[in-house]
Amino acid sequence: MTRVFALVDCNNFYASCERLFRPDLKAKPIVVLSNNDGCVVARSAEAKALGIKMGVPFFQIQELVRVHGIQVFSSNYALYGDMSARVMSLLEQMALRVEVYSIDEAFLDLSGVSACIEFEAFGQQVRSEVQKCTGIHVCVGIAPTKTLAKLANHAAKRYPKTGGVVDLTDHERQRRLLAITPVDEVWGVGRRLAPRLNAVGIRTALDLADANPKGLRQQFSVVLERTIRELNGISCLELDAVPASKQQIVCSRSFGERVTDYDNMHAAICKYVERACEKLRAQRSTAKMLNVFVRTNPFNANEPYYANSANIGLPEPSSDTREFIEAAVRGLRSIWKPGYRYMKAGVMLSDFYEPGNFQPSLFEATARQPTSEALMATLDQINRSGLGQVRFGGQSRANNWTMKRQRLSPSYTTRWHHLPIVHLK
DNA sequence: TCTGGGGTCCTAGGACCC
DNA sequence: TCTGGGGTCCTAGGACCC
Repeated sequence: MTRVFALVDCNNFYASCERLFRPDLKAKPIVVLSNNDGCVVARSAEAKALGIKMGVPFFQIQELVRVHGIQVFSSNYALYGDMSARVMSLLEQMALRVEVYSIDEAFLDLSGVSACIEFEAFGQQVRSEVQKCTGIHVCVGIAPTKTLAKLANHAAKRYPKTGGVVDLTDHERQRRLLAITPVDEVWGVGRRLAPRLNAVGIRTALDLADANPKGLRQQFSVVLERTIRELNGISCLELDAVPASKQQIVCSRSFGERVTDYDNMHAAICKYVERACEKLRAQRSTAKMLNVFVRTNPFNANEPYYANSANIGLPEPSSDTREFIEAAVRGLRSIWKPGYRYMKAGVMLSDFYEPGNFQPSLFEATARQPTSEALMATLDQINRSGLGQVRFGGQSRANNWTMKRQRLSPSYTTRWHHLPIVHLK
């Protein structure tokens, strides 16, 4: 049986989420900013039409914002994460196998579906169901490989005539779309690869599809070879319905204001460790290595630059926040230098083991407290319940290191006291 | 003044082993 | 004159993704 994938992608996802609970913003330009209100990470159609580019620093568009009355929001991940979960659960009801690829897109396995329903009709069904139940608009691309499904999805978004669904299972249709697609729009071809491909005469996706896969593997990499095969309808990238557990967990942030004193840094690091350990326990894993890093602003040539990191290994794998906080503080002390204006810091966990799957050294006695697991489980349960928060002591030492989020919308769907209120006339 | 955060995979090169 | 060959593991760096 031939393989068929659908890529379902939400349109202007963050901006659409913000508009869901603000009907007064219909047809108004909206942008959403990255952490610390740094740069633009999402735009509504109206904002795109004003020429606002993805990733542009916010301070550079202040004038446009003023002139056109653009609505500006800080990132509200509580809202986007919850809306995403709602969309994904609908998709899981409509397809047997679903890979949640990112917060706003998912691959569906449609192999065998054509026996029951036309692909085009299926795509329209997905669109109307998601729109009806969540208010989010999606586009659907359907093709025999993931890479082609991505391109089909782009086409569905770009050309309104498609009705938001493109069925690219037909070979001739694939070739026609590839011919009008610049090679840098192909999934897997980024800003480094594109100029190098152009230099050897490969300008469109079709040029790439018709290139010699073995030859380009020599010149570039095995990754590009796979892309070429995928463009020709030969599926090389499988659907991963069960997310693989992560091999590293990072928690890092830029600060809202530069951090200059140790207590603030200490508090921030403790917070990051806490979050990283929560993620670790959520995937039921344990880690043996922690990395802690600090850095000043690398962009500013007018002040001294300092960046450093420390690796701390635990005697044996753990998921106990207390052990990692102790390790992180030791690491931080070893790299902390006073007198700098720190911009960013973070922690990284790695060297994972499944619980109980570690062979300890013969001479190192295990000193794990038997209460550790139960304590952490209780902690996670309380913090997830929404009834309250239990935190570790290290953070209370100082509190002016947090993110800048001056334009944050309410958590409409995840906090009782943020519930939207409807006034009936 | 102001420039996100969190991941993955692949490759090359060095250390080391027999 | 001639100075092996094959393998693993680890790390750093580069590329990509959203």
